[in-house]
Amino acid sequence: MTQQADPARPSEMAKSYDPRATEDRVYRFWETRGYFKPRPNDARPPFCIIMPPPNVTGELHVGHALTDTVEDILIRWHRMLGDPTLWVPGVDHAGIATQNVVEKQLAKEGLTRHDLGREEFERRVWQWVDRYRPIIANQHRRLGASADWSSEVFTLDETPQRAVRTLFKKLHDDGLIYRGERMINWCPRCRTALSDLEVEHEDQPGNLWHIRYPIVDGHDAEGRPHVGEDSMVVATTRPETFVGDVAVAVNPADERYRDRIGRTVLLPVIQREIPIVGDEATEMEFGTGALKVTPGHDPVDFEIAQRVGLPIINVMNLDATLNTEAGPYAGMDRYEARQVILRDLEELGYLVKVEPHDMTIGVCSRCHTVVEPLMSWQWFVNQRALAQPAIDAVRDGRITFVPERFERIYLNWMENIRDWCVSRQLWWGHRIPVWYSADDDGDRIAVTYRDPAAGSNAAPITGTYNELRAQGITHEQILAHATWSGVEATPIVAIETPERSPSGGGHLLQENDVLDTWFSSGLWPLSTLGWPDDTPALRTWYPTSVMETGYDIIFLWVARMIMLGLYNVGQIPYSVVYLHGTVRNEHGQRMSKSLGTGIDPLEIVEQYGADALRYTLITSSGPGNDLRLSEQRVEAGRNFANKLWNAARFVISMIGEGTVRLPEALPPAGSPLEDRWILSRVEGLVRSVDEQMGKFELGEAARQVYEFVWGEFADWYIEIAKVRVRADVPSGPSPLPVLAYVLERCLRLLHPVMPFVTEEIWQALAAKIEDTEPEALIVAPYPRGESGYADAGAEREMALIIDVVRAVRNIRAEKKVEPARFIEAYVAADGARGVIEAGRAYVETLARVRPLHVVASVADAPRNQVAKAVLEGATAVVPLAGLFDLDAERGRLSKLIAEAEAEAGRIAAKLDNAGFRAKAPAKIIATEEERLAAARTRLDGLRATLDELA
RNA sequence: GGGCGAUUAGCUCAGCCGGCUAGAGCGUCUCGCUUACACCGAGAAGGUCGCAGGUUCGAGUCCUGCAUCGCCCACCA
Repeated sequence: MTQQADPARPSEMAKSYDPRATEDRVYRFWETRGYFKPRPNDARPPFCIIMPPPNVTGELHVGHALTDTVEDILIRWHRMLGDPTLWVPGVDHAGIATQNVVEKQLAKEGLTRHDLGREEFERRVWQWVDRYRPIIANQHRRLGASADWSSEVFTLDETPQRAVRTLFKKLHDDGLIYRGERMINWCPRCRTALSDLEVEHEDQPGNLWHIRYPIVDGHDAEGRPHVGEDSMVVATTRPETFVGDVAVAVNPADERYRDRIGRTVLLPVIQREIPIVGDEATEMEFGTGALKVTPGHDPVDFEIAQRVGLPIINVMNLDATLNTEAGPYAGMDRYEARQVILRDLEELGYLVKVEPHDMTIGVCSRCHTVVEPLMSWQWFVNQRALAQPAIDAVRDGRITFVPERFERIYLNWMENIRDWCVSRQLWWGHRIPVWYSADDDGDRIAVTYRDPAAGSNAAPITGTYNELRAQGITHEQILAHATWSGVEATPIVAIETPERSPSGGGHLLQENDVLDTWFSSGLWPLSTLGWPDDTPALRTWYPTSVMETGYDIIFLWVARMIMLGLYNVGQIPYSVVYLHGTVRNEHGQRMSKSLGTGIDPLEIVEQYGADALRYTLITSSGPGNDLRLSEQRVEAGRNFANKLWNAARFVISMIGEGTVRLPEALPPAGSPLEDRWILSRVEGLVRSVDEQMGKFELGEAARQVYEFVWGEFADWYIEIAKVRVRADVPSGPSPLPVLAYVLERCLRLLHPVMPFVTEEIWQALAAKIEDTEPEALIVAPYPRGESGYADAGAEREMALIIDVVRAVRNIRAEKKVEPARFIEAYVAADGARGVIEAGRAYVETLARVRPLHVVASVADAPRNQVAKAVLEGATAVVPLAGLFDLDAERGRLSKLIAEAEAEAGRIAAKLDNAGFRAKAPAKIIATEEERLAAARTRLDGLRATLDELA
């Protein structure tokens, strides 16, 4: 690659890192070079992540940025480890959510989807999709996501469509999907059934109304009931449903009501006679102990009705207005009806009491409308049969969760799983692959036909298919302008859209409903890789490696992928489920567009750079925990990128026009202490990062690199290197190879977290290094700790030099020595004289000491008007002359002595404890003994110093 | 009603198998434009790790109970 043609190589390094001048260019460099595509490597296991597909509903929010960050870190890490690595991006059609946003858009034009008709409406939604898909993909790119864009999938693409139909057919053939009339959650605003998981529960203050139902004491000649004084009082939170009551239930064990079981009551207003029944589900302590049974609108009541054998009355229309069963209340909205009914009951003397009662109500997770439980014909998937293998897979450890605790949550849900209502009365989504034959079942298909010429207010024509045809309405007109229900007809289930029914008829009506979005999502690890076809991709990448997503969709998504993966191909979809938390804003609020509490990730990228955002997201919290995104932290991330940039700028400018050769072998024993030290430290860092990454402790790994780069490499090694390259220092080996080597290691370690700045620097640095192996950092091997540079002795010795520098600096600051002024100092270090002597030049420069006297013992240093710092292995003595303040020095020493005494006392107490000596590991005891000795030495030194002051 | 998580410096959080003299960033204070970086450097102050018990030689870390906040699950109308 030539220098001019290389889009990733900056011509010169600016004074500070500018993400805006870098990120797009570097991303294009990676993408055009094809680095995001998997590279074959037989020696390594494949690594694959299927990206959770964001909804096409709009732009990405910070939660997606967290997903991208975590996944991209894992992907980049594995790519650098040499694994064949694939990250599959995708987008979700998000049935109900997308339909809602497009309907909202239509509403602004004064239109409903019914004004457009199904086909035209779908066209509108596709326009929306076409607009947002590229926006979303571009946002991923801005965040640095190294996904293989050539493999991007949309949930309504051809293959996922076929996957959905294939699964549906298989479930149907196995008897695991069925059509039935069940009690479901109905959203009156979205006008569709919902699964249990799409209902959110909210606590709300409400009332418990006590209503009196008179007991029937006889009938007249025509059989009309007659009531007396006696009555039953029921307690309810939903008085408006009394029109649908079919019984009053009491607990059979309830002495108060036992003898009333078998009698009947008369519903006020409605004048319907209903029985008093006994059922154990009735709580004696609650309310009056008598329960009005409304099986059409309450799941508990429904079960009672099933047990006792009661009819079911549906009193509600699909828009939550009362229907004709409600008599005088027909046509009223449910809440309006509540008020009117309460007023009537009160006027008629049937309302006995009202008491406040808090309750939990279900609301639609998409629009927050109160959900209505009602009986409805829907398609259901039997979950029990699918659940067992999915339970086993987690129990036996084939699938593990990070963090572990989510395993129990998953299992608990799986073990109590209930059937899944999968049909949705929407227009946007995977249409259920079921057809009805009008030729064979024309009398059993109920059709509602809206004549487009008649205007939208005209009443629809209803009847069976055959009846409508008899009225001259054509099959094509029905297809275009009608809805139908084939609950009594025979379903024809097929993968390919059938042309004819089994009996040969050509008039087919496909099921109106679409499938729950999560039905196709549950197939995602399979359908993205080509299933139901047996593709090379499927064989290579399935089962995938890690499923990384938010813990909030364990049931909605993760559980279903596991069930369906095992059901379809008998294999788990992935072996690790890594769950991240919810991103909140600085005030701990959930991100919400409607509340205006959302944060646009691209605005942060624009201002601080993608690397800063990524670093912040990954270090702000641990796996599974929520995090608050604060701008200050992003700023810190930005500063870190800049720090790295400038450290690199220094190294590169030092190399100048020439090039440098990296150290090839262990540093020889004679090489400078600081070289052996930093090489040992970087080796330790590499090992630790490797370990943390392996445990999915990505944030901890990033923090460790940060600490190293800033606190050790920049603060100490670079500062020392400056001294070394200056002319006034005795000549020795150049620090350049070590500088370049350590920087290069850091860039590799950090690349998964901060890909842009590291690649940009690396390209510049690589040009200065002889025999650079890979052509880009993104594909450079990730360090794993095999350099052999570990050197505990060097680390100990260097720690002493750092201690001495710090001690002198501390004294200088406390005594207010002018920063620029050089002062004389002594270091007494009997055993470590050589070490200090070797580091003399660094201590002198870094602590601004000149001259530095290295002596054997404190006795060889001045005693009067000096400040002393007693360190482990050395004592620093700083003569202060005019700056010396006896009282202040006494105070300073007394405080240090007190601290040292406390510490020595604590350790001594521990060591004196017989139990500790008997039971603690020898290594710990030895450490404690060393620490005690050190503390005592320090204490002695400090005491002696104080005594001398007297 | 059941379960889970959080509670550590003024703020936001680390502290992963118990050995800590409890860390970081931001903020605060005192200095300093020293030719990589003021998106910086040097130094400092600041915490009885929510409360109460317990296990242990040793507990921020494990156990029990409680409190506060948050979340999830759940058919008491």
